[in-house]
Amino acid sequence: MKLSKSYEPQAYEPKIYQLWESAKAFSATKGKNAKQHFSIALPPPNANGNLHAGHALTVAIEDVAVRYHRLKGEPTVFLPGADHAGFETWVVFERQLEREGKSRFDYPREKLYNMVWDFVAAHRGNMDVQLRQLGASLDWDNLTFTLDDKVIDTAYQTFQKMWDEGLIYRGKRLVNYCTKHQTGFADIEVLYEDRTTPLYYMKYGPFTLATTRPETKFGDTGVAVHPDDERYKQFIGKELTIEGVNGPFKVKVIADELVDPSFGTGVVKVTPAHSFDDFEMGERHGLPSISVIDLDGKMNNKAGRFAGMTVLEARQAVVEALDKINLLEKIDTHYKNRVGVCYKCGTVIEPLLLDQWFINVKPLAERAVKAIEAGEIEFFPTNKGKVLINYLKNLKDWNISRQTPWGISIPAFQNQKNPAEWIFSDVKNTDEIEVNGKIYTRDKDTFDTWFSSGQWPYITTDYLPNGDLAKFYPLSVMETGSDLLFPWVSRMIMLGLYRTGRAPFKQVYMHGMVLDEHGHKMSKSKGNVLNPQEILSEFGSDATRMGLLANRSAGVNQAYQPATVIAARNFANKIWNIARFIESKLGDEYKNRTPKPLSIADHWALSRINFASKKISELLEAHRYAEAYEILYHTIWDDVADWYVECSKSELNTSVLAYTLQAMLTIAHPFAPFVTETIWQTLKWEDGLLMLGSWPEQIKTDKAKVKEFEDVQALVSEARFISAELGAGKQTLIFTDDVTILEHQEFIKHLAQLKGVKQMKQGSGLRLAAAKHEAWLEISPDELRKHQEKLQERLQNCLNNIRQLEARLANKSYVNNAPESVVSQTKQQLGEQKTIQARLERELETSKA
RNA sequence: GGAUCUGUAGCUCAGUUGGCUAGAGCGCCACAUUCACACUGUGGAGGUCACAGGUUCGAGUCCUGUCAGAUCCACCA
Repeated sequence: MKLSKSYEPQAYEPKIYQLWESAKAFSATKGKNAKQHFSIALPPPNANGNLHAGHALTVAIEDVAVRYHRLKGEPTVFLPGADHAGFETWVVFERQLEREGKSRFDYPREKLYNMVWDFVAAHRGNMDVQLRQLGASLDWDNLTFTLDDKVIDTAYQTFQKMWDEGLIYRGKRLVNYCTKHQTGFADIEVLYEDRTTPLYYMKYGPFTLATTRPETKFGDTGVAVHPDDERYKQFIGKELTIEGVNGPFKVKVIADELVDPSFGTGVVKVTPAHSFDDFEMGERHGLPSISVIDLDGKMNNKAGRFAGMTVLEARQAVVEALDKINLLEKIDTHYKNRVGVCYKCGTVIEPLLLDQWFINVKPLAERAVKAIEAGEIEFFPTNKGKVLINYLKNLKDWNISRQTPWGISIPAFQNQKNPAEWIFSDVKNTDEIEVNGKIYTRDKDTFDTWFSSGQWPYITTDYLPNGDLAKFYPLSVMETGSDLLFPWVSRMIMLGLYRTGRAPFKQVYMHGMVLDEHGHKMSKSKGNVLNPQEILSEFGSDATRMGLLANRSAGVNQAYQPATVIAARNFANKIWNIARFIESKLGDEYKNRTPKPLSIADHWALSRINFASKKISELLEAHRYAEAYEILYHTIWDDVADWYVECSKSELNTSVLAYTLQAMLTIAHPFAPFVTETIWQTLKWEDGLLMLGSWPEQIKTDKAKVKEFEDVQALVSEARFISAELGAGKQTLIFTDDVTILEHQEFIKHLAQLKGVKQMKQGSGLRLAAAKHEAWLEISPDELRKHQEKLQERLQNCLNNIRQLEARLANKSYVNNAPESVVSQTKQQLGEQKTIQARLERELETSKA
């Protein structure tokens, strides 16, 4: 097959992916090495979105790992998923309803659910197409959608188990509530903004106190001071009647550590129904809770004449009313605080009292901490484990109720006659059930997405029903972005341990964010979002993958660098052209043979492949992807292309050349699957798929010959260096009785770009300072004299090196304490430097003469 | 308030358990040119590893402190 001059990804990538897919190459492999399994589940992207740069990085890392382990012969599977993205999707859907002049309250729950389902189907994103473009070797037959029956079933079973074991409770608790989207959020989902909020000082019985929320005054049931605050000690425990804008009301004075005596006047009003701290204090001191704000964000009838106003309207009106009756003392307009807002619409989050389902996380979190501390899960980078432990130790009970209809409905049913009675039922398609003659209605809420996603590892591997993929649980690695450590990874660990008794994965690898080219976070509002599609179509899949991986380490946010993608594109092209050269040298009738190294170059080339194969293995297993890529890059570009391919032009050994090509394609395959498989398919003597091939074993090489080649390399480098320094066209190399140079003069001439190589009785011209081989460049005495200064400079350098090395060896502590290998290396270096010194000195003699 | 991370070449960043003269890509300078590749080859310049102490035969790497930047968690009445 004739290959075009440069690699054109677009021409091959779709065909190659098709080839893999139709060959069922993505199915879980059986593997030769059946002892060790390797499994990764792709963090499920939004089913109706497109991939962003972070997804591309995820795929790049995970697919490298997966393809590597597959080549290693381990039974391997890479499990795809798609996320219904409950809240995100819901927001988009509701916006459309709004445009049509409708609202969710116009439809029954089930109807609404079906409408969203259709909406999602009609707005399917390209994420599966894009995953294919990225070359992800996903087992598509085992894709899990987050609303699949098996997900719902598992979520229900887990809920029931917790219900039965008393880990689930229903409670009126303060919930972060968005009054626009009319749903509660977990603490972790609330976004905070720094704002300047007026701080109102008002008279409050015998006190003056400062508040940003005068409108919640109608819900006040207490007033709090610090227990040690001498100013107010006399009032503690008393019940006071307070003059208010709607007439007098009663509050109890309590003492609580939570109060900061230095803030404002050191007195704070307590509104348990609308502030998290106040709720806590209310619980501690037995204060009643009075809700004064409704779910729509308006004041309710507890606010008297302010009922029906929005919170902000009421605030204004209450302040004016306070002022009128001289209860307002002053307004501090410079007070800065942080306000929780909805991460979708920016509406201020109201803490509201709602009936919600909670999980008592304490036993789950404790178990997770124990598992992490015991090293059952390894973290990359390691500090993420510490951060997670810190988080788990301070975790509060988990509110799993959401008021978004697009999700898994909670399998709890309420007795219509007795609202306090709830029962569990796993029926799916009805909202009303009859049990023992009583009618129960389904809770209209849905599960927090993380409750079901948190069970992903054992759901996707069908572990609990013991399906075909069950042996792949626990997953080998959970690879995802750092931002998901708390919401997702923590949940998976807790729920995995709870349901299966085992940590759901052995390792956690967290990548940092892909920032824009200037190091800023990408965001839609800034308009700096990078579309991976554009990179893919311009540079190809392999370049995109390698470009994202390069120079990147675990957990660190890093800017997207077009230069690295370009470098990776060039690298793919280099691989392509090495293949073109080698295939042309092998000819059509070449039959696959085991490599038979003959020349020193053959032995050296094989040693480089051996090294790369081993080193890349080690690095990949340690999740050091960027370093593994760097080794690959330099082995192929420097060693194979720049040295061995060049040597092959004068000394050809087809068996080693063919092996080098195949081994090189194999070790490059995890990183650059498309170009390597494309080339592999052109090899006439191979009929399988490269992606199902096997990782190169170590080939025996002759160490002495490898060393001999390295010495020739040093000579060639020296000749090149001096040639460049002389800058006057090509030189002739002279040698006397050096067998190696005699034997390899063809490729020495070629590699060093010499005019010729001559053997003479006696050396003359410019003596080269290579340690192992003695040779001269043939130049006139005149030129040599001009070159004296440079020689002097180099001699000086050499002497400096010698001085340093000698000083090190003269140090007894160094010789005694440093490892033998380090010391002997130093000695060897000293020897080499001395040889060079001698040559340079003699050279200076002659040039002076 | 608590925690974590970062500071290395002009730019973006690698640099595992301390061990050669600190690396890569891009950029820069010089040279080469039909024989796999200009998405090329060869050579080169460029660094007080933020700063100050300490441990060590030896520190970019470990410890303490300082400065600068980022992120997360809690709280903000």
